[in-house]
Amino acid sequence: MPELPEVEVSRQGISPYLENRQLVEVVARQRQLRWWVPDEVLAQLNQPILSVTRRAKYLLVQLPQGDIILHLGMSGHLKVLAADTPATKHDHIDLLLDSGMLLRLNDTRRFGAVLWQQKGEVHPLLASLGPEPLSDNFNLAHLTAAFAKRGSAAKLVLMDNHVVVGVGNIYANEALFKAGILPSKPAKAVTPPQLAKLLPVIKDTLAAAIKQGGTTLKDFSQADGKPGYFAQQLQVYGRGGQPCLTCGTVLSELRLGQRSTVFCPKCQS
DNA sequence: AACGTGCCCTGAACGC
DNA sequence: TGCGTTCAGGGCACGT
Repeated sequence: MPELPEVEVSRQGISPYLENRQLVEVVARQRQLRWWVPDEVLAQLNQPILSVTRRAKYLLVQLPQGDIILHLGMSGHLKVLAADTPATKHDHIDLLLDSGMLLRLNDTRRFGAVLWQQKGEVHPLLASLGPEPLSDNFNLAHLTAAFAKRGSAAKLVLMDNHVVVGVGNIYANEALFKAGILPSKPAKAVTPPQLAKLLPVIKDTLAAAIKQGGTTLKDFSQADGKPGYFAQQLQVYGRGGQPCLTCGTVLSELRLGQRSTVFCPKCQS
C-alpha cells in the first residue's frame, strides 16, 4: 500500500513527464472510486500542467484553473506510458499529454480518488489536515500538545491525520518500535523522553524511505510497481510471532482501530 | 471534542 | 477441485 514515501516517490517520478506539458485529453473508465470528479469537470481540463505537488498522500496536478487531486488509496499506482499502450484491468483514468505519453492510474481495490479543486480554493478533504511530517511544523511542541490531550492508544493518535499526515500503519508500527513506545499506551501517558525520540524517528524513517524509493525513479515509465523502500528491513510490521530483531523476545500482535499492530513487549513500554 | 465502529473494494490465502 | 470465509488497509461518516 502506498504510504507517504511511495506517494512522494511517485510524484518525483511523474513530475518530469508532466510539468510544462499540455493536458490534451482525459480518458475515464472506472468512475466508481472512493471519490470521483464530475465528467463536466474532466472535459475542461485541457490546460498546461504547471507542476505536480503533494499534500499528505494526495498528489496535486496543478493547472492554471485549479488542481487535479489524485489519491492512490491502498492499491493504486501511477505509470507514465506511451499514449497507445492498451489499458488493462483496473486502469481507471488516463491523462493524455501532448508529448505522446500518458499518466495512468491503476487501482485494484478502488480506495483511491480523483478530485478537483478550483484555483484559490482548498478541497474540504485537504482543509483540516495536520502538518507534513517532514516539515518544521511537525515539531516536538506540536507532537507533545497533540498527545497530551488524547487518552486513546498512541498508535491511533499517530495515525490521526489531524495530528500528522502520512504516517500509515506500517510506519506507525515501525516508528513506535524504534522509539520504544507501546502502541496501546495511552497517548497522554507517553513520556517526554519517549516523544523526543519518536519525533526524529518518524522524520528519519520517512526521509530514508523516500531516498531509497528514489532508486526506482529512472525506471518509472516501466511497469515497475514495486516501491523501492520496501527493500528496507521492517523491524516489526508483518513479523508477529517472530523474534524481536533487537532482543529475541517473541513479537506480540493485536488489533488497534481494526489495524494489525505488532510490537516487542520487552523493548517497548 | 473525543472516541469507537462500519464501510468501501479486490484478490490472495486459508479452511472444510 | 471448488466452494466459502477471512484478511489487508486509508480515511470518511456516523453514533455515542
